[in-house]
Amino acid sequence: MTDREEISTVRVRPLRRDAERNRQRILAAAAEVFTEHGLEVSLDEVARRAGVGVGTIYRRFADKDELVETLFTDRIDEIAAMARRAGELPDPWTGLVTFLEQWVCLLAGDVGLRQLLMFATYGRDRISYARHSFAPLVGELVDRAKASGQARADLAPTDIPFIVLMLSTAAEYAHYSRPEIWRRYLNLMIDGMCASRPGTRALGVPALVAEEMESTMRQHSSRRR
Amino acid sequence: MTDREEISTVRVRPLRRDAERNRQRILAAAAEVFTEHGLEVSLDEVARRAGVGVGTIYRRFADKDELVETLFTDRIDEIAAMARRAGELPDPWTGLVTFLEQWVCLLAGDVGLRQLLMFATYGRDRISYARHSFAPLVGELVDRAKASGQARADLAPTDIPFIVLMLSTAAEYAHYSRPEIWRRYLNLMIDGMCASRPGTRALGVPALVAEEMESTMRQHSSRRR
Amino acid sequence: MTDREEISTVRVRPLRRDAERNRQRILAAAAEVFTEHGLEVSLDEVARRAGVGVGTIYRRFADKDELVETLFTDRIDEIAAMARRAGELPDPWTGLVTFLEQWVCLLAGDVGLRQLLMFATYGRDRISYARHSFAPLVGELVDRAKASGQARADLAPTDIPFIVLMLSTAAEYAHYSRPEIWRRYLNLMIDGMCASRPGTRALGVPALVAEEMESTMRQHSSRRR
Amino acid sequence: MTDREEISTVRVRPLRRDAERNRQRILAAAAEVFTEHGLEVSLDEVARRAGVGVGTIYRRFADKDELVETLFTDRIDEIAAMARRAGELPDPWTGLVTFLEQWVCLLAGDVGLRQLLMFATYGRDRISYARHSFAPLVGELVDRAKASGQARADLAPTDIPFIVLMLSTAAEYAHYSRPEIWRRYLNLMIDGMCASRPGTRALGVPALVAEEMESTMRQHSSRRR
DNA sequence: GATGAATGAGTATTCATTCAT
DNA sequence: GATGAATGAATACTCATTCAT
Repeated sequence: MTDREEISTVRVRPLRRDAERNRQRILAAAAEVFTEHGLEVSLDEVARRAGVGVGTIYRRFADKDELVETLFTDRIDEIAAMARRAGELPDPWTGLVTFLEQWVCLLAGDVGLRQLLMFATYGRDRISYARHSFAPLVGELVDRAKASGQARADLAPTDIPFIVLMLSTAAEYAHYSRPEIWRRYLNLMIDGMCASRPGTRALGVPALVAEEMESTMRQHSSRRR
Repeated sequence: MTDREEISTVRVRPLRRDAERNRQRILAAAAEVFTEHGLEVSLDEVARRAGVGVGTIYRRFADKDELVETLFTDRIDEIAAMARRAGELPDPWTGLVTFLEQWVCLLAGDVGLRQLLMFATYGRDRISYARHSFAPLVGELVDRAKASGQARADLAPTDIPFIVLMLSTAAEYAHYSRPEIWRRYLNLMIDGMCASRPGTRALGVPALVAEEMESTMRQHSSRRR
Repeated sequence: MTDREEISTVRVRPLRRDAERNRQRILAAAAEVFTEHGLEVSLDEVARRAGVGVGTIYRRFADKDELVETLFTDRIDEIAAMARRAGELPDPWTGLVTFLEQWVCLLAGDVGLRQLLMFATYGRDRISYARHSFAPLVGELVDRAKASGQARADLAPTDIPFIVLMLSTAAEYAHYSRPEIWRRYLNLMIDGMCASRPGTRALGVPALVAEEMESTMRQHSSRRR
Repeated sequence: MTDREEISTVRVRPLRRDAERNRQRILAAAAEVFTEHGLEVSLDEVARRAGVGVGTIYRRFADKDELVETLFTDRIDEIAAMARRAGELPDPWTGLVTFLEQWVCLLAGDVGLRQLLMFATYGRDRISYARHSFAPLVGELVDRAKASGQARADLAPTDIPFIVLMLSTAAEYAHYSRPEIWRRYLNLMIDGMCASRPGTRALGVPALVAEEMESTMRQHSSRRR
């Protein structure tokens, strides 16, 4: 087993202490600039901020995509954690709404994470994998809210990421003028999501099923760069 | 008055036949790639697709911005026209909803047009002017729908472009898998927008006033993604 | 004898009236912009100002060089005329000084003409020919001034164009701040040029002879563009 | 303190051996072409001659201006050094004349350096600073020569750069035919500059004061030839 | 292991010149 | 004869990625 294989598949030995420190520095610097300025920031800039040479980045990460992937896998895992915690709230509707809010909150102002979710150009398999991880959790939140009669019956699990995407777009758009504006539209959405009241419109188009959502995310790969 | 004369303010005579053909080829090629892949596509690529030299593009258009401008001014004017027609519908609510639907429909799948509306980076005066032109029209549609008691009282004119932005984001996202999915969320939104029914939530954050919307659009100028 | 030959060698028939008018317009426009902004101005710009198509310029002039050549041949002829008139002044020294002053005056502020004299890049044979035409006249002015005992004995005819070049350089340099400054250095030069007084230094390096001056002018051809 | 450290203000460690070698190659290639052909030579051409990729130039120098700056700062500093040394010569007149000669000698045949002094277009702060640095030194040389009664009373400090400009123009002009011809005109000038003798002409136009000289240099910024 | 030097294709834009209309 | 449309090589500068030190 060569050193390369360790890197690209599963590492068996832990990194040397200094190597690990550099890896963390890189991740921290990348997190900072990608969050603030988006994924177009050059790796030279990331290296500069991390206080390492750009070669060091390439030693730890095969390419820019892998760095992005690694970086955001954690954040996507964090989304799953939020979903889990929301699922433990006693009231199903509160759980769903809380999760929605927290997710958008995470994306609002995280330019890089939004780009990653919108444009699968960056990041690859592991992102896809991480995205999988919370899909069932979201499904559960939605199902519970529907079962309790609080969410409208035609709400689907895949609606949630779409709604988050939409709200975070509004957030980014108003980032410098009214960063909280997305809450206005979250409330609007929630009014639309809650159980049928007289006059509620049919949603018309069926939601995507999980597999479609998956492939939709992938199809953005051909864009950009 | 021909279409050509409208576009170039100083030109008095129509272009020569071959020049006009090339101009149309350029516009067609640009429309295609900007619509499909966004405004980052290079002019070399546009020229290649149009089957002309890049210099030919620069003969007809001062720079990339002007090409973009020329290409999209019509589409933005079309939005104003849609708003006007919607305002003439007998039912105010139908007018508002119809306009929303048409606007999103125009943006769905037009990557370039969305970028142009989101990022003032591209395009210049005429685009900016065109953007202005429909703001009051939208205001009227909203006001009428509220006056008729059909739209919720706290809906604001600037909510409309935000909603369109959000829906078109969903549309773009699902462009290759379910291009019509935005209609689902349009219906959801409409349910949220209609007049208060028992249990309606306050929107919490106030909407942007027109001037804020204006400056918000401008603040994206430095981005370019 | 083809039409081409007429153009490139000696035209036998006069131009049609309208063609001649266009030719004059082109020359006038070119004179204006080359004088004001130098020879880098594009032919499109010249054509625009002349109110003709750029193709018309190429119909009358083989290329940019020929236009420049034609344009400045006249001005160089004008220098010869000035030399002739100066030669008719009763006092030889006054004649020489007057000529110097007029020549510099012509060049000061004529950016194009200076470029042409400094950088033989532009313009070709006919310029060279025109330059020839006044060399003997200048020689005579210098000789007379020396013969009268007013100019220093080691002053040479080829010193004059060098002095003019130098003074016009000063003129161009101070064009926007003190356009007349060259007169200051003209006076300084004249003090240096006048007949030996006690303490006059030998000039050390011999002046160029006429043929050297000729080839010097040509050697600038390899520069620029 | 190495030469390298002087040049790049932030760099603490010397460049790697290979990098330094390339840097020197770039500087050598640039020096050669800028000196011979002027500052319009493209960086692609410089890179080609240096045997490196154009990116390598941009790794060492932020842009073309910085390369030019780096290249010519030393030469401009050398002028100040020459002025200083000339000021230490016992005879004031000899000091002034020596300085004049050395300065022109430096510029003669260095097309790039002349452009840099004539057109503030190229180079930036450090060049501008360097230009400043020798103005007072020149002033002193002139003042001493006047005080000693050797230079004419109406000679001004700003006359010196003008004279240098003029002489170096002559030098450049005769570069390939008689590169030393400028010495002839230097001697002529010196005869004009020395203290009034019977019949000396008034200079007529007042010299520029230091501030005017300054702004004159700046006004060439928009040219670029 | 770490560094940062080197690469070169890619971007928007200009202009002398040719040639179809 | 006149027009102006078309061309494309050239310019300064960027950045993901590779590889010598």
